[in-house]
Amino acid sequence: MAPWVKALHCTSTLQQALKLLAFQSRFCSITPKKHDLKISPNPENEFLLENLKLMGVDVSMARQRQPGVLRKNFTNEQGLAGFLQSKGASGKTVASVISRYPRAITRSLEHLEQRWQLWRNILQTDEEIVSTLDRSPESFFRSSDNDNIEKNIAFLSSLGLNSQHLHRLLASAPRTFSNSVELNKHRVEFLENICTEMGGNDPEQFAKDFISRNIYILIRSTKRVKANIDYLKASLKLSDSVLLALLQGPGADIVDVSNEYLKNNLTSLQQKMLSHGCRRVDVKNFIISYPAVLHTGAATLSTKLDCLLKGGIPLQQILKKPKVFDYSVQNLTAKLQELHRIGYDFQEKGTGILDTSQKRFKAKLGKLVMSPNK
DNA sequence: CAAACCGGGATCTGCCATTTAA
DNA sequence: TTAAATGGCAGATCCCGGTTTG
Repeated sequence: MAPWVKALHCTSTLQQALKLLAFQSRFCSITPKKHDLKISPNPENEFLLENLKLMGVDVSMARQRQPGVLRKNFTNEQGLAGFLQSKGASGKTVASVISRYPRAITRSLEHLEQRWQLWRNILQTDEEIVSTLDRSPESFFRSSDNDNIEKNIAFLSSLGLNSQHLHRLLASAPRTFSNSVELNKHRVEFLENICTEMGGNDPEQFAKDFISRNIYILIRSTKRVKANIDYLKASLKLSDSVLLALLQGPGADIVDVSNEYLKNNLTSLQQKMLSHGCRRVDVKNFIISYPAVLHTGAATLSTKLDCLLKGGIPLQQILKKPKVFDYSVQNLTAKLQELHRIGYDFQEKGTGILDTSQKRFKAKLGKLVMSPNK
């Protein structure tokens, strides 16, 4: 539909009427004919553009993301800016938020106030909300449905998640709360079904445990999670009970990586271990004991393993203390160098010393130097 | 007492496609 | 028809220290 026709439909104010006139006089010297109207795009709101530029908004970024917003006649950028600044946000934050999620300027003050209160039910301070929103404006502004947020809070609470859980959820995975409550319910049911299908007897508890262990789970598609679970089960030949325990425990957060990534990491680790003389069952047991290892990309993991082997630690010993994989190659290299210098014997003393914070490591090292036989 | 266990903090958003609403 | 709302995707660990155990 041509813009002026549309305008006629909704012309109810003087401003719009004036805009229409300006538009027509710019593009149409005579009464326009149908066929040449189709090519005229809705113009952007020049006044709005100026306003945004003055606020420091990256207009071209905004245009690229949500072009429609820049064509709107009525927006609330000033209200939004005033509101956010009253909550402690800087002008820079406001500009950045609008640049990244322009639709934010279409929200009314009442709406913003209401939403803020909902978030404040969960996050304790305005600063926390500001920093979350600055990190992910989309999570805060994408939905205009405040009722839905309330329903989500009620729903998540009904699962037995307490205020600390909700806090972690909103601070770390804010998108959970802009999901429609139906989607969240669907995803929780999906988790409960997984439990039931695998012979678990308390699906509600399972879902709750799962969510508190993996706060990102509700922003993952069930398709992805299902594919990962199926893949783990098939490739490691896991029994239902082992898989269930894994998912309810330390394996909860490996299911949300992308399918390809999981597959790559697992096959590459398997290959590497097999090439070092491990059996398939060793690979399986290792992954069960420390599923987080699959979070590490194939290349990084391989480098890390080589670094440990080169440091003179037998593979069997490495596998017994998988937590060392938690640390970066740099961290491990530095520790290995120090230990090498004092002639530390891993065969005899194990690798536990690598799995500590810098502070504890230094303390331990100091004691070793003082009394080397300890 | 030291080692082992365990969980939390940081950060995990920003883009695209499809569906729905106006 | 346009814009809004919503769902889904790829991306790719490391470190610390409180508490429990031995």
